[in-house]
Amino acid sequence: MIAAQALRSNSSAGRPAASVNVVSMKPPKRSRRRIHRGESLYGVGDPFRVLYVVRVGVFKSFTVSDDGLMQVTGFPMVGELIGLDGFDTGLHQSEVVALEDAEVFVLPFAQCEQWSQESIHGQRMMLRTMAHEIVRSQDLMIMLGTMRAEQRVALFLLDLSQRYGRLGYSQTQFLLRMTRQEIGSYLGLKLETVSRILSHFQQEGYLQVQGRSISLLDLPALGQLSGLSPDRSRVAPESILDREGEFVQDHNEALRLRLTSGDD
Amino acid sequence: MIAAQALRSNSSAGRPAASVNVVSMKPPKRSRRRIHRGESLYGVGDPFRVLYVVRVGVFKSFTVSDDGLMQVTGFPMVGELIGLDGFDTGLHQSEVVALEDAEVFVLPFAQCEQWSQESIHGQRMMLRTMAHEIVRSQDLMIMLGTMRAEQRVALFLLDLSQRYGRLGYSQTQFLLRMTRQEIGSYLGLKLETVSRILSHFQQEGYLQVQGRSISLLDLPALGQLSGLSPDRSRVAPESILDREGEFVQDHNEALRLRLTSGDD
DNA sequence: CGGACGATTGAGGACATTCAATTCGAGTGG
DNA sequence: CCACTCGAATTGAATGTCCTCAATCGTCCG
Repeated sequence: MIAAQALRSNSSAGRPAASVNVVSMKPPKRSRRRIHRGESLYGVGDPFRVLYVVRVGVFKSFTVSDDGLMQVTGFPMVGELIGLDGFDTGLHQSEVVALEDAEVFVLPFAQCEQWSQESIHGQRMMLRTMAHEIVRSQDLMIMLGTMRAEQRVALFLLDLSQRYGRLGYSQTQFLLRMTRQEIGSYLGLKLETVSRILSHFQQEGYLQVQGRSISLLDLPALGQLSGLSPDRSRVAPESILDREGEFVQDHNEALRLRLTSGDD
Repeated sequence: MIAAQALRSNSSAGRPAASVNVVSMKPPKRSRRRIHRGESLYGVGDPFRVLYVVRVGVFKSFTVSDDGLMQVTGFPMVGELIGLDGFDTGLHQSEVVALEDAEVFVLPFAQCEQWSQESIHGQRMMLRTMAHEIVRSQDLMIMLGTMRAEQRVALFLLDLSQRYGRLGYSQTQFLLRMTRQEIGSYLGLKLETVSRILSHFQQEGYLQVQGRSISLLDLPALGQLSGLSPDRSRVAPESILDREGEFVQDHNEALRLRLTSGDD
């Protein structure tokens, strides 16, 4: 009954590099790229050549429909993958902008394909990463399709909380890197609605908000509002890259087990 | 300028296996499965072992949230792939039900992985199919997040029209295999709203509707309402399976052409 | 300090939902 | 063959949620 956890984080990140061991013959380090606040990683129609993994910072990805409407599709954070939207057609279908000064690993897609060919593990990482993106989209669709404004905002906050937590930051206090409008676009709401609901939550004592800084005071209450079951915390797949920017080569027992014997 | 660079690099990559032709030893035919109207292909929580490709019929896929709310995520038709939602976690995240008597190819996922390993073409098919699913989700998200009811319904009808057309059926006359409620769920609307809008469209002369049978009378008008630019037709990737249920091994200049010169 | 952008808050209105009453259609059994 | 039933679809009226418009305030940066 999981489904309703509408915001499975697209994160991975945060893994202690314990069991990771990198191949003997090291390929060159992935190149990095610095992005300034407000700068664009790529835009709609740009040719697809590389994937990115966030190293520092928070981004927003969004699409623009034919008639100019904008829809934010995600807020990729540290450890998360960016760029898959270009693979299908060879041209990027969305735009990605840094919400703060940031840095990414740059992965020529050809390398990913090669990696995927050379190792079963690499193949699974690639496929799984993409599959995860599909599931994440479905969750977002549930939210946009069936939930009310309060529920959406609560869910959004809890998702952020979880992701920050996984990165080792506070789960209850953080800065929103995005504007109300961007939040609204992501949630299918108008910025005023988002603002109103945040104020309302504050009035109820669920949280404290001042501009971009948020402090969650009553996680259980928010959880209840969001309508998700307390237990579940679906784990995102580990990142394709380790902290050094190398492909994660390790053969994770857990993963293999689940995939091969995998029925429950 | 296109995906080309990244995608084209097949030749000397990891595999000496020539460019194609692992075909010589043909694997056995894919098994098939018949599904009766209303029957379920799989449910939430079922273990993920196989993928399906629709051979006959129309399905609906949907997720159920903790509180019982349903969100339809798609209406897979002939030639389309079903089941990827289970790959990420190893358990299916959604349920798929036949809206009419149907038949599917059953593909053990292990075979897909193998196929993906053996041929560069297979790998690309797999990845591209998944990438396409991601893009499709994003489109749906735009719809759910930013569009008004009329726009959604118009878009839905045009999408159906296009898909039926591609299958060789009439683009302007077809039977809706799903109820108003299911359409509504898919579009993030209530069934009454869908019904009202269809009636309204009929009143305006855009279409004729009687129960499940629809006849589109003014495609341009619907296109305008939907907010699509006139040319815009997002092309789905060819199916993973051919009509016989065999993996599509190569053939085609078509794909390569599109990938290499594909932008313009 | 001033300007620009983001955020808050209020009032009124639009659009979709909810509730409710029929109608239609297919399938069943007398 | 015709009533009967059940689910689906249509349509109306009232309600509610969220949006639009607008004014104000706050904050960040020049």
